[in-house]
Amino acid sequence: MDWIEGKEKFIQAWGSLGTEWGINRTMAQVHALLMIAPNALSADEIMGELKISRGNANMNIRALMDWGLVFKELKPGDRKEYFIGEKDMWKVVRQIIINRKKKELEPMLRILEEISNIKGDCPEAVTLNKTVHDIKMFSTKADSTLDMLIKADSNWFVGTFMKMIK
Amino acid sequence: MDWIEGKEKFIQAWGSLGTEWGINRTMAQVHALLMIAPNALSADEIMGELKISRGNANMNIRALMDWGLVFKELKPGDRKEYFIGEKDMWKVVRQIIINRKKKELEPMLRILEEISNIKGDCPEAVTLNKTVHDIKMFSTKADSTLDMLIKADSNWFVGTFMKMIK
DNA sequence: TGCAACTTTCAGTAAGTTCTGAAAAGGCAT
DNA sequence: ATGCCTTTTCAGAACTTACTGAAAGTTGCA
Repeated sequence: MDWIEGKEKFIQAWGSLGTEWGINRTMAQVHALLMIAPNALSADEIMGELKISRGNANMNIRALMDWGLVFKELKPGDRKEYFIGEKDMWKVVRQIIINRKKKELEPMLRILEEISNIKGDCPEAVTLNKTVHDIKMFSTKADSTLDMLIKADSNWFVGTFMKMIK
Repeated sequence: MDWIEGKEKFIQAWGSLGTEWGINRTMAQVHALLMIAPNALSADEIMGELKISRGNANMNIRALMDWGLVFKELKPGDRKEYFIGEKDMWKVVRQIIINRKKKELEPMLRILEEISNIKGDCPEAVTLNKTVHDIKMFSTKADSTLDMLIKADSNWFVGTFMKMIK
Protein backbone atom coordinates (compact mmCIF):
# COMPACT_ATOMS: atom_id res chain seq x y z
CA MET A 1 0.00 0.00 0.00
CA ASP A 2 1.47 3.38 -0.90
CA TRP A 3 1.13 6.34 1.36
CA ILE A 4 -1.55 8.15 -0.62
CA GLU A 5 -3.86 5.19 -0.41
CA GLY A 6 -2.91 4.72 3.23
CA LYS A 7 -3.61 8.34 4.00
CA GLU A 8 -7.03 8.17 2.44
CA LYS A 9 -7.94 4.97 4.27
CA PHE A 10 -6.72 6.39 7.53
CA ILE A 11 -8.72 9.60 7.23
CA GLN A 12 -11.75 7.70 6.15
CA ALA A 13 -11.42 5.25 9.03
CA TRP A 14 -10.82 7.84 11.71
CA GLY A 15 -13.85 9.68 10.36
CA SER A 16 -16.25 6.80 10.72
CA LEU A 17 -14.79 5.87 14.06
CA GLY A 18 -15.52 9.42 15.18
CA THR A 19 -19.16 8.89 14.25
CA GLU A 20 -19.25 5.64 16.26
CA TRP A 21 -18.26 7.68 19.30
CA GLY A 22 -20.36 10.89 19.25
CA ILE A 23 -17.61 12.98 17.61
CA ASN A 24 -18.56 14.39 14.29
CA ARG A 25 -17.19 12.96 11.10
CA THR A 26 -15.49 16.09 9.79
CA MET A 27 -13.83 16.95 13.07
CA ALA A 28 -12.36 13.47 13.21
CA GLN A 29 -11.19 13.69 9.60
CA VAL A 30 -9.46 17.02 10.10
CA HIS A 31 -7.80 15.55 13.15
CA ALA A 32 -6.66 12.50 11.20
CA LEU A 33 -5.26 14.67 8.43
CA LEU A 34 -3.29 16.82 10.84
CA MET A 35 -1.97 13.87 12.81
CA ILE A 36 -0.32 12.36 9.79
CA ALA A 37 0.78 15.59 8.13
CA PRO A 38 4.50 16.13 8.71
CA ASN A 39 4.01 19.91 8.43
CA ALA A 40 1.45 22.46 9.49
CA LEU A 41 -1.38 22.94 6.97
CA SER A 42 -3.39 26.05 6.12
CA ALA A 43 -7.17 26.19 6.19
CA ASP A 44 -7.17 26.14 2.38
CA GLU A 45 -5.07 23.01 2.24
CA ILE A 46 -7.40 21.29 4.68
CA MET A 47 -10.45 22.37 2.69
CA GLY A 48 -8.89 21.06 -0.49
CA GLU A 49 -7.68 17.80 0.94
CA LEU A 50 -11.02 16.89 2.53
CA LYS A 51 -13.29 18.69 0.05
CA ILE A 52 -15.18 20.64 2.66
CA SER A 53 -16.34 24.23 2.79
CA ARG A 54 -14.46 27.08 4.39
CA GLY A 55 -17.03 27.45 7.15
CA ASN A 56 -16.99 23.79 8.01
CA ALA A 57 -13.20 23.68 8.07
CA ASN A 58 -13.03 26.72 10.29
CA MET A 59 -15.55 25.43 12.81
CA ASN A 60 -13.95 22.06 13.18
CA ILE A 61 -10.40 23.36 13.40
CA ARG A 62 -11.57 25.63 16.17
CA ALA A 63 -13.25 22.74 17.99
CA LEU A 64 -10.03 20.72 17.74
CA MET A 65 -8.07 23.61 19.20
CA ASP A 66 -10.56 23.71 22.10
CA TRP A 67 -9.96 20.02 22.63
CA GLY A 68 -6.23 20.73 22.74
CA LEU A 69 -5.46 18.41 19.84
CA VAL A 70 -4.49 21.01 17.25
CA PHE A 71 -2.41 24.18 17.48
CA LYS A 72 -2.09 27.32 15.47
CA GLU A 73 1.28 27.98 13.88
CA LEU A 74 2.19 31.34 12.37
CA LYS A 75 4.80 31.61 9.67
CA PRO A 76 6.79 34.86 9.55
CA GLY A 77 5.87 36.95 6.56
CA ASP A 78 2.67 35.03 5.91
CA ARG A 79 -0.74 36.17 7.03
CA LYS A 80 -2.29 32.73 6.75
CA GLU A 81 -2.71 30.63 9.85
CA TYR A 82 -1.27 27.14 9.72
CA PHE A 83 -2.40 24.28 11.90
CA ILE A 84 -0.41 21.48 13.35
CA GLY A 85 -1.76 18.35 15.01
CA GLU A 86 -0.52 16.95 18.30
CA LYS A 87 1.79 14.09 17.34
CA ASP A 88 2.51 12.56 20.73
CA MET A 89 -0.06 9.80 20.93
CA TRP A 90 -0.15 9.73 24.72
CA LYS A 91 -1.09 13.41 24.73
CA VAL A 92 -3.77 12.75 22.15
CA VAL A 93 -5.20 9.93 24.23
CA ARG A 94 -5.14 12.08 27.36
CA GLN A 95 -6.96 14.93 25.69
CA ILE A 96 -9.59 12.55 24.37
CA ILE A 97 -10.08 11.04 27.83
CA ILE A 98 -10.35 14.49 29.38
CA ASN A 99 -12.94 15.64 26.90
CA ARG A 100 -15.05 12.51 26.92
CA LYS A 101 -15.02 12.45 30.70
CA LYS A 102 -16.24 16.01 30.75
CA LYS A 103 -18.98 15.24 28.26
CA GLU A 104 -20.08 11.82 29.47
CA LEU A 105 -19.24 11.30 33.09
CA GLU A 106 -19.39 14.65 34.82
CA PRO A 107 -22.97 15.53 33.82
CA MET A 108 -24.01 12.17 35.22
CA LEU A 109 -22.37 12.80 38.57
CA ARG A 110 -24.05 16.18 38.80
CA ILE A 111 -27.51 14.77 38.14
CA LEU A 112 -27.10 11.80 40.46
CA GLU A 113 -26.22 14.12 43.28
CA GLU A 114 -29.49 15.90 42.73
CA ILE A 115 -31.58 12.74 42.77
CA SER A 116 -30.04 11.28 45.91
CA ASN A 117 -32.31 10.53 48.80
CA ILE A 118 -35.75 10.05 47.48
CA LYS A 119 -38.18 9.88 50.40
CA GLY A 120 -40.52 6.96 50.93
CA ASP A 121 -40.27 3.25 51.54
CA CYS A 122 -42.57 1.77 48.94
CA PRO A 123 -40.75 -0.72 46.67
CA GLU A 124 -40.56 1.92 43.95
CA ALA A 125 -38.70 4.40 46.11
CA VAL A 126 -36.43 1.68 47.46
CA THR A 127 -35.46 0.43 44.00
CA LEU A 128 -34.88 3.94 42.75
CA ASN A 129 -32.68 4.81 45.72
CA LYS A 130 -30.66 1.66 45.37
CA THR A 131 -30.16 2.18 41.65
CA VAL A 132 -29.08 5.78 42.06
CA HIS A 133 -26.74 4.83 44.86
CA ASP A 134 -25.12 2.02 42.87
CA ILE A 135 -24.65 4.10 39.77
CA LYS A 136 -23.14 6.84 41.86
CA MET A 137 -20.63 4.45 43.32
CA PHE A 138 -19.50 3.16 39.95
CA SER A 139 -19.28 6.51 38.33
CA THR A 140 -17.31 7.99 41.18
CA LYS A 141 -14.84 5.12 40.90
CA ALA A 142 -14.63 5.51 37.15
CA ASP A 143 -14.13 9.21 37.54
CA SER A 144 -11.18 8.85 39.87
CA THR A 145 -9.64 6.06 37.80
CA LEU A 146 -9.70 8.33 34.79
CA ASP A 147 -8.29 11.22 36.80
CA MET A 148 -5.43 9.00 37.76
CA LEU A 149 -4.85 8.00 34.16
CA ILE A 150 -4.87 11.63 33.13
CA LYS A 151 -2.25 12.49 35.70
CA ALA A 152 -0.10 9.47 34.95
CA ASP A 153 2.52 9.72 32.28
CA SER A 154 2.92 7.61 29.24
CA ASN A 155 5.75 5.42 30.50
CA TRP A 156 3.96 4.64 33.68
CA PHE A 157 0.88 3.64 31.75
CA VAL A 158 2.68 1.46 29.28
CA GLY A 159 4.99 -0.03 31.87
CA THR A 160 3.71 -0.40 35.41
CA PHE A 161 0.01 -0.28 34.90
CA MET A 162 -0.05 -2.72 32.04
CA LYS A 163 2.36 -5.10 33.71
CA MET A 164 0.20 -5.21 36.77
CA ILE A 165 -2.70 -6.15 34.62
CA LYS A 166 -0.47 -8.83 33.08
CA MET B 1 -38.19 14.84 46.56
CA ASP B 2 -40.84 12.14 46.24
CA TRP B 3 -40.32 9.08 44.12
CA ILE B 4 -42.52 10.13 41.21
CA GLU B 5 -40.53 13.29 40.72
CA GLY B 6 -37.31 11.32 41.25
CA LYS B 7 -38.35 8.73 38.71
CA GLU B 8 -39.09 11.36 36.10
CA LYS B 9 -35.82 13.16 36.69
CA PHE B 10 -33.90 9.93 36.54
CA ILE B 11 -35.45 8.81 33.26
CA GLN B 12 -34.99 12.24 31.80
CA ALA B 13 -31.36 12.39 32.92
CA TRP B 14 -30.42 8.93 31.73
CA GLY B 15 -32.03 9.82 28.42
CA SER B 16 -29.90 12.89 27.79
CA LEU B 17 -26.82 11.14 29.05
CA GLY B 18 -27.51 8.44 26.46
CA THR B 19 -27.46 11.13 23.79
CA GLU B 20 -24.13 12.45 25.09
CA TRP B 21 -22.72 9.01 24.44
CA GLY B 22 -23.99 7.83 21.04
CA ILE B 23 -26.87 5.77 22.52
CA ASN B 24 -30.26 6.90 21.48
CA ARG B 25 -32.48 8.79 23.83
CA THR B 26 -35.41 6.36 23.87
CA MET B 27 -33.26 3.31 24.35
CA ALA B 28 -31.66 4.97 27.37
CA GLN B 29 -35.04 6.00 28.76
CA VAL B 30 -36.51 2.52 28.44
CA HIS B 31 -33.42 1.22 30.17
CA ALA B 32 -33.77 3.77 32.97
CA LEU B 33 -37.43 2.91 33.46
CA LEU B 34 -36.72 -0.81 33.68
CA MET B 35 -33.77 -0.37 36.02
CA ILE B 36 -35.87 1.38 38.62
CA ALA B 37 -39.07 -0.62 38.14
CA PRO B 38 -39.37 -3.17 40.94
CA ASN B 39 -41.42 -5.45 38.67
CA ALA B 40 -41.40 -6.49 35.04
CA LEU B 41 -43.36 -4.15 32.74
CA SER B 42 -45.31 -4.90 29.57
CA ALA B 43 -44.73 -3.15 26.28
CA ASP B 44 -47.97 -1.21 26.83
CA GLU B 45 -46.87 0.02 30.23
CA ILE B 46 -43.56 1.18 28.77
CA MET B 47 -45.33 2.94 25.90
CA GLY B 48 -47.66 4.67 28.35
CA GLU B 49 -45.01 5.64 30.84
CA LEU B 50 -42.69 7.17 28.23
CA LYS B 51 -45.38 8.25 25.74
CA ILE B 52 -43.80 6.55 22.77
CA SER B 53 -45.27 4.51 19.93
CA ARG B 54 -45.57 0.78 19.86
CA GLY B 55 -42.98 0.45 17.11
CA ASN B 56 -40.47 2.58 18.89
CA ALA B 57 -40.95 0.70 22.15
CA ASN B 58 -40.55 -2.62 20.41
CA MET B 59 -37.37 -1.67 18.59
CA ASN B 60 -35.65 -0.29 21.62
CA ILE B 61 -36.67 -3.11 23.95
CA ARG B 62 -35.23 -5.48 21.42
CA ALA B 63 -31.99 -3.51 21.22
CA LEU B 64 -31.70 -3.59 25.01
CA MET B 65 -32.17 -7.34 24.99
CA ASP B 66 -29.35 -7.58 22.44
CA TRP B 67 -27.19 -5.54 24.75
CA GLY B 68 -28.01 -8.00 27.55
CA LEU B 69 -29.48 -5.31 29.78
CA VAL B 70 -33.13 -6.34 29.65
CA PHE B 71 -34.81 -9.74 29.78
CA LYS B 72 -38.14 -11.13 28.75
CA GLU B 73 -40.33 -12.49 31.51
CA LEU B 74 -43.41 -14.56 30.79
CA LYS B 75 -46.27 -14.70 33.25
CA PRO B 76 -48.32 -17.90 33.28
CA GLY B 77 -51.80 -17.40 31.92
CA ASP B 78 -50.90 -14.11 30.26
CA ARG B 79 -50.04 -13.78 26.63
CA LYS B 80 -48.27 -10.47 27.03
CA GLU B 81 -44.50 -10.36 27.32
CA TYR B 82 -43.10 -8.55 30.33
CA PHE B 83 -39.64 -7.04 30.52
CA ILE B 84 -37.32 -6.79 33.43
CA GLY B 85 -34.14 -4.73 33.63
CA GLU B 86 -30.82 -6.02 34.93
CA LYS B 87 -30.60 -4.70 38.49
CA ASP B 88 -27.04 -5.68 39.39
CA MET B 89 -25.13 -2.55 38.57
CA TRP B 90 -21.83 -4.33 38.03
CA LYS B 91 -23.49 -6.46 35.36
CA VAL B 92 -24.96 -3.36 33.76
CA VAL B 93 -21.56 -1.72 33.66
CA ARG B 94 -19.96 -4.83 32.21
CA GLN B 95 -22.54 -5.11 29.46
CA ILE B 96 -22.08 -1.46 28.59
CA ILE B 97 -18.31 -1.89 28.45
CA ILE B 98 -18.66 -4.98 26.27
CA ASN B 99 -20.97 -3.26 23.83
CA ARG B 100 -19.08 -0.02 23.58
CA LYS B 101 -15.83 -1.86 23.13
CA LYS B 102 -17.36 -3.82 20.29
CA LYS B 103 -18.70 -0.67 18.71
CA GLU B 104 -15.79 1.69 19.28
CA LEU B 105 -12.55 -0.14 19.75
CA GLU B 106 -12.72 -3.29 17.70
CA PRO B 107 -13.46 -1.63 14.35
CA MET B 108 -10.43 0.55 14.95
CA LEU B 109 -8.12 -2.38 15.58
CA ARG B 110 -9.36 -4.06 12.43
CA ILE B 111 -8.70 -1.02 10.27
CA LEU B 112 -5.29 -0.29 11.78
CA GLU B 113 -4.18 -3.80 11.00
CA GLU B 114 -5.06 -3.16 7.40
CA ILE B 115 -3.12 0.08 7.19
CA SER B 116 0.06 -1.23 8.79
CA ASN B 117 3.23 -1.01 6.79
CA ILE B 118 2.86 1.68 4.29
CA LYS B 119 5.77 1.54 1.88
CA GLY B 120 8.03 4.51 1.26
CA ASP B 121 10.38 6.70 3.23
CA CYS B 122 9.24 10.20 2.36
CA PRO B 123 8.30 12.20 5.46
CA GLU B 124 4.61 11.61 4.71
CA ALA B 125 4.94 7.85 4.75
CA VAL B 126 7.11 7.95 7.87
CA THR B 127 4.64 10.10 9.83
CA LEU B 128 1.73 7.96 8.73
CA ASN B 129 3.49 4.76 9.76
CA LYS B 130 4.48 6.15 13.10
CA THR B 131 0.97 7.42 13.83
CA VAL B 132 -0.65 4.13 12.88
CA HIS B 133 1.85 2.22 14.96
CA ASP B 134 1.33 4.41 18.04
CA ILE B 135 -2.43 4.28 17.85
CA LYS B 136 -2.26 0.54 17.47
CA MET B 137 -0.21 0.23 20.58
CA PHE B 138 -2.59 2.28 22.68
CA SER B 139 -5.70 0.63 21.41
CA THR B 140 -4.29 -2.85 21.93
CA LYS B 141 -3.49 -1.91 25.52
CA ALA B 142 -6.90 -0.39 26.04
CA ASP B 143 -8.51 -3.47 24.54
CA SER B 144 -6.78 -5.84 26.90
CA THR B 145 -7.39 -3.61 29.90
CA LEU B 146 -11.10 -3.67 29.15
CA ASP B 147 -11.03 -7.43 28.61
CA MET B 148 -9.53 -7.77 32.01
CA LEU B 149 -12.18 -5.55 33.55
CA ILE B 150 -14.89 -7.57 31.85
CA LYS B 151 -13.53 -10.80 33.27
CA ALA B 152 -12.97 -9.40 36.74
CA ASP B 153 -15.80 -9.50 39.22
CA SER B 154 -17.40 -6.65 41.02
CA ASN B 155 -15.69 -7.17 44.37
CA TRP B 156 -12.32 -7.35 42.82
CA PHE B 157 -12.95 -4.14 40.94
CA VAL B 158 -14.23 -2.24 43.92
CA GLY B 159 -11.64 -3.69 46.27
CA THR B 160 -8.25 -4.55 44.88
CA PHE B 161 -8.15 -2.51 41.75
CA MET B 162 -9.39 0.63 43.34
CA LYS B 163 -7.20 0.25 46.38
CA MET B 164 -4.16 -0.04 44.19
CA ILE B 165 -5.12 3.18 42.53
CA LYS B 166 -5.49 4.72 46.02
C1' DT C 1 -7.24 55.68 5.69
C1' DG C 2 -8.13 52.35 2.32
C1' DC C 3 -7.37 48.05 0.61
C1' DA C 4 -6.31 43.30 0.24
C1' DA C 5 -5.75 38.92 2.64
C1' DC C 6 -7.57 36.19 5.56
C1' DT C 7 -11.02 34.46 9.32
C1' DT C 8 -15.52 34.14 11.42
C1' DT C 9 -20.40 33.91 11.49
C1' DC C 10 -24.87 32.35 10.34
C1' DA C 11 -29.30 31.63 7.77
C1' DG C 12 -30.76 28.35 4.88
C1' DT C 13 -30.25 23.70 3.15
C1' DA C 14 -28.85 19.01 3.16
C1' DA C 15 -27.97 14.76 5.33
C1' DG C 16 -28.66 11.60 8.82
C1' DT C 17 -31.29 9.64 12.57
C1' DT C 18 -35.22 8.33 15.12
C1' DC C 19 -40.24 7.81 15.60
C1' DT C 20 -44.93 6.83 14.26
C1' DG C 21 -48.78 4.18 13.02
C1' DA C 22 -50.88 1.11 10.35
C1' DA C 23 -50.43 -3.26 8.15
C1' DA C 24 -48.51 -7.86 8.34
C1' DA C 25 -47.10 -11.77 10.78
C1' DG C 26 -47.22 -14.88 14.70
C1' DG C 27 -49.35 -17.83 17.89
C1' DC C 28 -52.90 -19.68 20.87
C1' DA C 29 -57.55 -21.36 22.12
C1' DT C 30 -61.64 -23.07 20.48
C1' DA D 1 -59.19 -23.22 10.35
C1' DT D 2 -61.05 -19.01 12.45
C1' DG D 3 -60.91 -15.22 15.47
C1' DC D 4 -58.53 -12.73 18.87
C1' DC D 5 -54.63 -10.82 21.00
C1' DT D 6 -49.92 -9.65 20.68
C1' DT D 7 -45.52 -8.64 18.47
C1' DT D 8 -42.87 -7.19 14.45
C1' DT D 9 -41.89 -4.58 10.42
C1' DC D 10 -41.28 -0.65 7.62
C1' DA D 11 -42.37 3.48 4.59
C1' DG D 12 -42.77 7.94 5.27
C1' DA D 13 -42.85 11.94 8.64
C1' DA D 14 -40.62 14.51 12.17
C1' DC D 15 -36.75 15.83 14.26
C1' DT D 16 -31.83 16.61 14.94
C1' DT D 17 -27.34 17.61 13.47
C1' DA D 18 -23.91 19.07 10.22
C1' DC D 19 -22.51 21.75 6.04
C1' DT D 20 -22.40 25.39 2.65
C1' DG D 21 -21.44 29.75 0.84
C1' DA D 22 -21.83 34.36 0.94
C1' DA D 23 -21.63 38.37 3.79
C1' DA D 24 -19.57 40.59 7.72
C1' DG D 25 -15.62 41.08 10.56
C1' DT D 26 -10.62 41.47 11.50
C1' DT D 27 -5.89 42.48 10.69
C1' DG D 28 -1.75 44.39 8.90
C1' DC D 29 0.45 47.00 5.48
C1' DA D 30 1.26 50.87 2.18
